[in-house]
Amino acid sequence: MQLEKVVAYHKALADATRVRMLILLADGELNGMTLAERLSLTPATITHHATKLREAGLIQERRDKNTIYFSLNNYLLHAGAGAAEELISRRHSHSDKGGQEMDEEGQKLQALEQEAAKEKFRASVLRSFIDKEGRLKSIPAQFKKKLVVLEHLAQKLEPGRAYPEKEINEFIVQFHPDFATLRREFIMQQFMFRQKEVYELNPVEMWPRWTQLS
Amino acid sequence: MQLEKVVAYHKALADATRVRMLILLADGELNGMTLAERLSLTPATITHHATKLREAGLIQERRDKNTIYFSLNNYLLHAGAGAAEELISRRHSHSDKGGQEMDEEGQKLQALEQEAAKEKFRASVLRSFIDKEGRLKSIPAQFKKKLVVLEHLAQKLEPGRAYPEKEINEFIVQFHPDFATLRREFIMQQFMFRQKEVYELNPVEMWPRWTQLS
DNA sequence: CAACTCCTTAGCCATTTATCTAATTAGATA
DNA sequence: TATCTAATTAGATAAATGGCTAAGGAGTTG
Repeated sequence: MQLEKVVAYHKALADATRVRMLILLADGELNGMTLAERLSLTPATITHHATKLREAGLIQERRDKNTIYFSLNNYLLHAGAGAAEELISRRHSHSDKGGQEMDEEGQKLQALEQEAAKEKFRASVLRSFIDKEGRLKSIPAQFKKKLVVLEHLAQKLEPGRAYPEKEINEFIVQFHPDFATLRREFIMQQFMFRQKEVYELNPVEMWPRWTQLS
Repeated sequence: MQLEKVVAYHKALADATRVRMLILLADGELNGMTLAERLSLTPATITHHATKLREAGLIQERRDKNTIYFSLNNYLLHAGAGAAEELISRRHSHSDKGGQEMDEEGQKLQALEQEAAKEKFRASVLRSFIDKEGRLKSIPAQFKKKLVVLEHLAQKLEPGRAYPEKEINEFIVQFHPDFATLRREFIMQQFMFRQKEVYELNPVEMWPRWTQLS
């Protein structure tokens, strides 16, 4: 029952304090004490909320000496690579004409949630199509899901390296027997290009962005 | 502080019972008693949750004699007009090979949330750019927001009716003084077409779909 | 190892909330 | 009008949750 996970995710965002934390983190990582100050809460309370955000996969943390820095989950920030990223990430210009467009905060939230939704879709598709051994259970029929899976596999290839057809086939067979179809898909969907008999990964910028489909 | 609204929205989805209700409703409208039975809860409890879902704008209701039918918010269903709609709406084929693709439930949720996210974006943009009198405060610079606003205005025009340039100008001026720019945008963004000096609304299918932009 | 810093855990309290039962309202129908 | 049906409201209760304080790590630095 992955209903649980959905509910858990929304529970994580169903508290003003936690959302405020995310908004603060959208400007860059912060340590616990700072968060506590900014929100006028005790460090204990921050820990409490950080735990929930972490469980929902929304934040990450790293330790530097005694200090623990919290930040938004990397995937949420980099997965989209879309316009949303601009909104969320690192902007320090808090000076505007203070008029209408004042709800920058809302925009960030917007973006945050869009990213989270995408990531959840991605996770859900991979859960459905990839088994524990990492093998592809089947090739998704739905276009968007297919892209998710292809992207997933493409990420395992070395950028810049030239793969002879034989190697590509071997690579694919690790995950699915139908190497011919998948190899063709890699080309058709622009994950790779082919020169003579040699395959090479396209730069990530050329990969299709399933996040932009309905 | 529209943080409140965001939190309220997530609170609405932060309960398993409510999410189950939405899943049930995704197959079509249901009345309170039926929901109560299906979920093994009392009618009172259904009312309780329905109230929250309604406040979050996720469901609608209509009355027929003594019975009140709940359904997913129309906008959520029709706004997208995208693939998401397929997923959500009315599917009665619950027979599959029961294997991997078993989490249809998850897919619906997925879709639901995507739609809700879009609608929230739309609402947020309109809140920013439309004043209480319904006038346009300014023309959004961001493309996606601009589309939202144009769509909003275009909806107020009569489909199939031919508007002489003079009338279009008058129409637009009701909302914003810069009728020239907006009129041009309507054409450029394919909301309308022009024959000679006469403007007419394009069929909705031709309108741009901002929901598909990152 | 002693002292310091930052974070987490444990335990407590107040508030919110999911659910129920029982009483009430809204509307249809006889 | 009396009665029936479906939904809502009121009130109670138990559970979950946000916040605090105080004590306990974990890791650094003298």
